Amino acid sequence: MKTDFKEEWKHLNQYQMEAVLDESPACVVNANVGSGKTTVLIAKILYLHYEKSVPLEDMVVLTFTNKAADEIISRLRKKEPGLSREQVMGFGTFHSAALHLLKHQLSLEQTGWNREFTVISPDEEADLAAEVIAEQKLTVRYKNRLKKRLEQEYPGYVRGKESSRYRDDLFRLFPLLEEEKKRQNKMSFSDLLRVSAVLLRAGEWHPQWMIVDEVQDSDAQQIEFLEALKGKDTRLFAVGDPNQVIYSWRGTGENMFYLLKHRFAAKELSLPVNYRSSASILEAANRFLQSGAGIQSSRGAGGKIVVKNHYDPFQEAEYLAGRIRALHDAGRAYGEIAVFYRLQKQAELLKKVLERQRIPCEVSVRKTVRDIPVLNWLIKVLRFSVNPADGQMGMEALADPQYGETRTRAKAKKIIREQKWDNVLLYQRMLEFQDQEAWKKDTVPKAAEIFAYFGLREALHPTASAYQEDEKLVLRLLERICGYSREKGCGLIEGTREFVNQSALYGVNLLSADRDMDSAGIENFPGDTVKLMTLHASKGLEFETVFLIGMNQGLIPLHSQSFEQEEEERRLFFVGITRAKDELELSYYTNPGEPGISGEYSRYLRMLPPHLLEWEELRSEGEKRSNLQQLRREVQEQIREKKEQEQKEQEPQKNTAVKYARHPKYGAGILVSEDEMMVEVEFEGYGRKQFLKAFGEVTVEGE
DNA sequence: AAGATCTATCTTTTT
DNA sequence: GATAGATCTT
Repeated sequence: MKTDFKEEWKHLNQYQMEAVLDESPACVVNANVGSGKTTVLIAKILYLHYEKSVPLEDMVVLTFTNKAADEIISRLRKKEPGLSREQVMGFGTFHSAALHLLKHQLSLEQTGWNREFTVISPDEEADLAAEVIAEQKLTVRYKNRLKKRLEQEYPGYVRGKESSRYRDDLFRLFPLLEEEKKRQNKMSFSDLLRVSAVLLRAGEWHPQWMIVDEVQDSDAQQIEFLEALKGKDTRLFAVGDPNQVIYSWRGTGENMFYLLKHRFAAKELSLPVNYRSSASILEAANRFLQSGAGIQSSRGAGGKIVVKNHYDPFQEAEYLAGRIRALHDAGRAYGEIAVFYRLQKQAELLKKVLERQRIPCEVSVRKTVRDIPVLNWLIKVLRFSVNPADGQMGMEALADPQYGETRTRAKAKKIIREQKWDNVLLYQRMLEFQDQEAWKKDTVPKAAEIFAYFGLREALHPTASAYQEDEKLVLRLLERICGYSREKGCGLIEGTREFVNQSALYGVNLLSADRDMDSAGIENFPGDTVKLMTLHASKGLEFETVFLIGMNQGLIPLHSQSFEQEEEERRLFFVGITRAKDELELSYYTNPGEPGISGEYSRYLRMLPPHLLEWEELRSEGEKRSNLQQLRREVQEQIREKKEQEQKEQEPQKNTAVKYARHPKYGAGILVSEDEMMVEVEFEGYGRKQFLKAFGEVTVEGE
């Protein structure tokens, strides 16, 4: 099937066209905000594919986040519905591309890992490191910050630095940790990129084209991966915006856009025309542009930018509820309205008030299987089943305080070390999982069969109050794994292995179907709701109406200690206001009610051209005010209660050492909660029971 | 075991 | 520039 390109591309402007047609060995496109970056990327891929007959399989299309990868694939699929999964194998994040190469393209033989490896998250790597430290009796300082230290100091170690800045055993840990990861056949995120780069340099495989999105967000390791991926005839096409670097505090060094350009001696093109925002909004945004000649507008002036002053965050929220309702009544969809703020904690009050006023709204938070305890445990079980070398995982699956065998960590470790599996059904089933002949083939069982195989009914404790819900969640996840395996035609065991690896890299969004099959709509929240999010989370999105709240000195920009950070705050504000298509409203409060935040408005407001702004003071009438007072009390009470509850929920989890209790009739059980009066204990086969301490029937023991 | 000293965190969060 | 937490010192 051949697309008519004249028809297809007549909507591209000359700059976009030039980028699409460019065939330099390396080209970086400096894409201004809202300039049709993704459109160009898609057009480029289609152009190469249909006009230049480059098979999609010979392109590697790399993004920084999964969300971006999903969007590209789904937009491509809209143009080309017949797109198969195999064709877009090389499309994804740097990490998923590396994973794919290691699994299918490169030969791992000499690395110490083998093809059945599983991927571990930074948390899991830190856990493993802690084990190694304990076993080898290493002295490593600041163990509570181990995860961070591993991440921060590893590059120094690789570059051949002598020792850690704290003069401890951390640099001795690194090689030992690597040994252990090889022994357990597990790779960390950075291993994926590092090892695949090493193998790629040996020249085994190179694509015809490397296409990179949001290149300003990549880090040194990712640039290195690109260099390794590039063969003699590989061409590079990268798109990015140096003005939208808002994550450099995460370790992304200085402007990667120009670094990449320099490293690949790339030609630089630009996309100067913005198609999103009104001219007024763009004129404001231009004041905050840090590099480039300025954004060209393609739309009319639009209304002024409204600046509002509120008494405090509460009244601001009240006002927003009313304003949003009015907008909605005037025909604006809730989904086209967003409220941005600098700090996550500003969301709570806002959400409460909006909900109270019956405004449908959603706070942007990513929920994955890891946030749901029972699924987090199930993933551990599956990870060990699919990779029995992973003793760490096996131990954690057996030692979970809530699910399964609920043994102590020491006992679980012993079982695994001695491989004593008589009497431990779950352990036995995990070990034998890979030997199930039927599941090796392409026959995929029903979720219920796997449920029964692992004895999950017992493991989830049928008497527990959460059982119904847990069972449903577990079956749903198993169902998805079956579906995934079936679709791949690879049998359950291989399918499960791939699934757990993916879940380490993507997290699993439970609400959505398979990401490759139905990715439209994942990136946004479903339904017509007002979106509440941090400025950081707003990147890449657009809305007709944007409210940016808390424009107070000390909040926007947030108190920052260095010049670089101050620059980043400015870019963050730039990103925020350029999300708005038609209406932008900025507000601050005279009474922030938080120490460190002043009642003065942000100096950023003074940096905007005055003729674009419309200042409005808001005064509250007496009657409305008394109404407010009561609402305020109620909402504050609710928030306080919620906080207390959260604290309660967290406490037992923090207490990782499981406490056991003994009762003359019910035997040994697990301590659920305890206060001055009562103890609550969960007994196998009896469920949860509460006892008065005064009766003294129950004795609580340590480990 | 108390007291002194060092270190990171204030915020944002992806793979 | 204050504070919590870990570690070192005595």
